[in-house]
Amino acid sequence: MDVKTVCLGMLTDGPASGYDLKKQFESSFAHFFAAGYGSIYPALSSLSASGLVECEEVPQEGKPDRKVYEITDEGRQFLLKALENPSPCHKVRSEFLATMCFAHLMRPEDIQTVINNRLEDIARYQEMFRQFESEEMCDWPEGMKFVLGFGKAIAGTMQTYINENRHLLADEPSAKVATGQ
Amino acid sequence: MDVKTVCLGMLTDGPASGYDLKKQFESSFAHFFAAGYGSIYPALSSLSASGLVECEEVPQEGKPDRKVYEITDEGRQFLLKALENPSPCHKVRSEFLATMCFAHLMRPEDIQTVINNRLEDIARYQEMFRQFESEEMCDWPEGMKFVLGFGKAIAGTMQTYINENRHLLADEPSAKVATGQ
DNA sequence: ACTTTATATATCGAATTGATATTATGCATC
DNA sequence: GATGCATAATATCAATTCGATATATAAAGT
Repeated sequence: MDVKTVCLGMLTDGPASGYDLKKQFESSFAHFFAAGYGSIYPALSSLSASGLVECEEVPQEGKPDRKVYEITDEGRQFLLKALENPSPCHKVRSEFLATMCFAHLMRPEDIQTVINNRLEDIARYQEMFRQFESEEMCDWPEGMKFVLGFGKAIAGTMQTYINENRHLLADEPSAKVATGQ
Repeated sequence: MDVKTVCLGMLTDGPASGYDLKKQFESSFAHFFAAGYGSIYPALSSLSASGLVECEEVPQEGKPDRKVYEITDEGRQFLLKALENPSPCHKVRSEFLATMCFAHLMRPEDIQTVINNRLEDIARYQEMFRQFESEEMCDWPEGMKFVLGFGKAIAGTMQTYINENRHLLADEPSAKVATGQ
């Protein structure tokens, strides 16, 4: 399941441009599948070349033509086949955790900064989840609700874990001594 | 913080070969920063070319020479600079969640299979975390313990969330009707 | 006897990232 | 009335990373 396939999936919801898809990658998909223009536009070109989507160019004034893509029957078939993969993976690439692995090489104040920034990032996601819940979520398919709930649950756990364990990393010597005996 | 920098960090623990580092990427780092030979060997070559590590070739019988890399003072300085990034990112790329977004296009039995496989994967991680806790963890730096605890907490949340919400995706029609009235 | 696992390196095409470029409108702000 | 920023929209490119494959041997399990 690469960017191409996810774009194809998004297009089952109706025709859209690369720009439209990017907005979806930045909002509802952001917490588990981010993609930039450098992935999206080549993906759409390739899908178009394989006949899995069709492109209609809509002229506009002042702006570049809008290229609106629509999934074809062949594209739908291809997507269904792709969804049959019984073991889709779930990968994390965390520079944050990698940094924390080497916390013993860092200055305590820098550790604190990194942690605070991470907490802010998490808070931003939580705000987003809250917004989704209050607005548009009613007409989303169940799968989408499941995925959003998943993200929300993980964000909550990360927040709690970091708050409850940050002292392990940035222990003032006094605290260490006090706990030691 | 790319693969190069993480390799450099791992080498602060003592000299090691690419093969050794790969084992670490497969065990204690697997849940948040996986890397394959295709990334590790070029990373070590590049680090060597920049003088951030030094390479000693150790001849062996039957097997290729072991190339043991050791971090240099310049490498240590470079690592400390890299660790000063105040906002290291934390990214997820989940083909599992992407698949679940399109669950309404899938057959219920396929959804079940995907979920069961994901739960097995999580269980494998949990087994790994348990092993780490019982064995070697005592002499790890605090940062490493923090990171392992983080992974364990996330795995637990994923497991619970999936078990408590899988019915949303694979509702037999009967259950739906029963709940509906 | 056969197959898998472990030791060890290396490479290559394909996919992805992150940054940058282009062009135009509209909306604040100074 | 000018300057700058956000939004709309596409596109490209170098650098990085992924996943698979190749090579070679020994040990250990079936």
